[in-house]
Amino acid sequence: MFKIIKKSKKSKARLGKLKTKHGLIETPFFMPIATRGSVKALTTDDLTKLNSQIILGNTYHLYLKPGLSVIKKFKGLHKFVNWSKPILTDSGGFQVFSLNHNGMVKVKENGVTFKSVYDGSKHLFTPTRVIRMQETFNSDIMMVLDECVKNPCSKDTAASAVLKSVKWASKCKKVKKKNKQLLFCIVQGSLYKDLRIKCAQDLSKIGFDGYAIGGLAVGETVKDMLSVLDYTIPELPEDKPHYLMGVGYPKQIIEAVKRGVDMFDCVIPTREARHGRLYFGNLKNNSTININNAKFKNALSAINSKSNILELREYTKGYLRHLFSVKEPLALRLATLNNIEFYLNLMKEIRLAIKNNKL
RNA sequence: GGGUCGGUGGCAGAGCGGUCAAAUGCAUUAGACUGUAAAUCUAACGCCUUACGGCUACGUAGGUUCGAAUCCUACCCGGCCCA
Repeated sequence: MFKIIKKSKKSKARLGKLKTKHGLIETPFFMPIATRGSVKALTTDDLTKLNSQIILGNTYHLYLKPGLSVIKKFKGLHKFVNWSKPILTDSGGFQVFSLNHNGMVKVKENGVTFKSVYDGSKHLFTPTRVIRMQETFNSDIMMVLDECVKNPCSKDTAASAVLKSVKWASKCKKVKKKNKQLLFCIVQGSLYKDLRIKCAQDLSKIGFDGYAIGGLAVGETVKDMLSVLDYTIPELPEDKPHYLMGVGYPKQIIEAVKRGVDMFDCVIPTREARHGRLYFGNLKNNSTININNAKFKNALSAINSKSNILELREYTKGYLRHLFSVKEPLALRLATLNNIEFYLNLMKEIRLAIKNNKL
């Protein structure tokens, strides 16, 4: 399922191939986020042109809307969203906890109850249910249900979340159908070294197709985040993919790859695109601009002269700024195309750098 | 010509004697965004000053008052109605 092709001589970075139902993915890779079945502002054809290897969907949102019965009619997410390459679905654990605006989330032994953000209706997510849902989605990679704690978080709370997350992960594995869908677990433990290590070891003993590290990039310093990677990843099976959930900025991705991370997802490129922040450059030299800034009002230069996307080479920055200023939907599409292209190129360069022992 | 209503900051539009450099929205100018309820959120936004503070302002000119965007008078401008 996962094959390491090359290990960097310079760091713990690895180059690999992950085999899924819908094809091979070269690692390390980045997953554009299609929470509700769409990478906001893009079509799947756009994603194909951008060479996206995989996209990420979310159980929480897709379960609430359109609902499982619809996805079932379409025989899975792939047909529903018109994407034939791999899809990873998050379990919804993170959303249940992060969308807990009115304290309606209750963690129980067997799962977690919460109120829908759409209509306030009550729901229960259990390890079994979350797996069944993702089986209905027929996603290539399923995530286990985990309990996410806030940052900062007391050690007792973190310890109890770890205990529950491991137990739920084990249950997820047990109830999972014997099919070709991959199941990834999630290491929790906040910023407590012993908890992270224990969690990683316990999950490793159970055995999963891949290992995610969750509960990071939630307000801790980058230094703390990297330090968690430093002591957690060595406890995970080396021959399985490592996935750092929700991260991050280009620099953070690069640092994480050097520590042995193979997979990433993050809303940054898409969300910031919609807010006018554009990413440019390459692995070694990159920067951002805020296209809304007055200085771009008369900018005659192309949005991105080095882009492989025709529109980004032909439309100007001044025009893009105008589209943002008058709230034309085209602005979102152009900016998102630009940022996803940047992120996917970054990953491509990272792979090349590992191959050449330059990272 | 007569009557009537009104003229407020870039725009729209509150305020109708003090707590008003003046609500609110838009525009403008910046910033934030990390397993997406996010085309969202935050801040600044008369002039001078890092700030304290000072100065000039609610059509124009006078006046009443301790104090006026708010009251009075004249004038200018606009809408509507009548001739």
